[in-house]
Amino acid sequence: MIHLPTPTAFSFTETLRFLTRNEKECLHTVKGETIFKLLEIDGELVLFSINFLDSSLQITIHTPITSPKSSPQERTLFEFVKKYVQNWFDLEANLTDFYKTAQNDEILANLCQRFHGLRMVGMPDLFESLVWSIIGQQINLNFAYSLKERLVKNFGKSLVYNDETFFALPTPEKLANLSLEDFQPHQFSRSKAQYILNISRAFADGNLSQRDLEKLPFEEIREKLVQIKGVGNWTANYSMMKSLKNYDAFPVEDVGLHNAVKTQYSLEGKPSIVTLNLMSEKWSGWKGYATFYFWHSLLG
DNA sequence: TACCAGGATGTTG
DNA sequence: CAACATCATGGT
Repeated sequence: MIHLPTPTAFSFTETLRFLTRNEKECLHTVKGETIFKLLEIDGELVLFSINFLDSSLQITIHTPITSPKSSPQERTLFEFVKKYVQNWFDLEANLTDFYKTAQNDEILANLCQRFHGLRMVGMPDLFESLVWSIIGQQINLNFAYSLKERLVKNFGKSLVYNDETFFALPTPEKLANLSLEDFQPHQFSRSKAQYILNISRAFADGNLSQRDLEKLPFEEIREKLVQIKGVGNWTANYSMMKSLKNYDAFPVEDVGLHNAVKTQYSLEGKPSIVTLNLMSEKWSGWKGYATFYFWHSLLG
């Protein structure tokens, strides 16, 4: 059991609400108040679950640990999982600072009150956020979840535990060795399939790595990402906010954001990119976080 | 039926 | 450089 204290401003309820927003989600499972996640780490499957108790996240690893008890290897795995959850639920962000910034904008401040303690539910794995955002390009979320489900269940590894099957994201290496034809029966457009192959090969070949990327300043990261065919401004910023802790990354082209802003500000129509860029100046430093809060408002 | 979905790219004028 | 077509399907 791993014990992970949470900061004062942390809402497990809102986190769960986000995690259960779509029934087709297959990269994590929520059973009651318990979250299950399967990861493939260095070729090995690791299943763990998370509970919230006494202001702490309690993490339990369910797959057998091959290394001896209290060995360095075991400690490394524990540290990895702990770090993963810390990143996933963004426990280290300074929410107070975000809330202070939000005071510049009455509407956003209101959302901050409604969702107090909501931290960005991210994707600790950059490859995952890139794959997911490419899948999500241009199509509605429901269809995007269908495509993701097919990708994961057809090409990813799985594990059965207590009569339940859990799924892990296919590795870059696995996807890199596929061809366009492998995607066709699953109703990926050719371009979408090609884009996924592009990033998979970039990761598999070592041309792109999260470790190298996260050392770079904001604009250099964005430029590196946009160089990959299939990754535009929206995708790059989405991944930067969800995986690289760039809280000011701003996917201004996002249709969900447009709809949320239209509703929250009671606008006649959806805001233009120019308008939205102007509006976002009030959220400066936290544009990505503001975006996440606006998305959350779409859940009702 | 037409139009829009958590866009990006290639082509055309 | 801006406007437009294309993608592949589900929802409204």
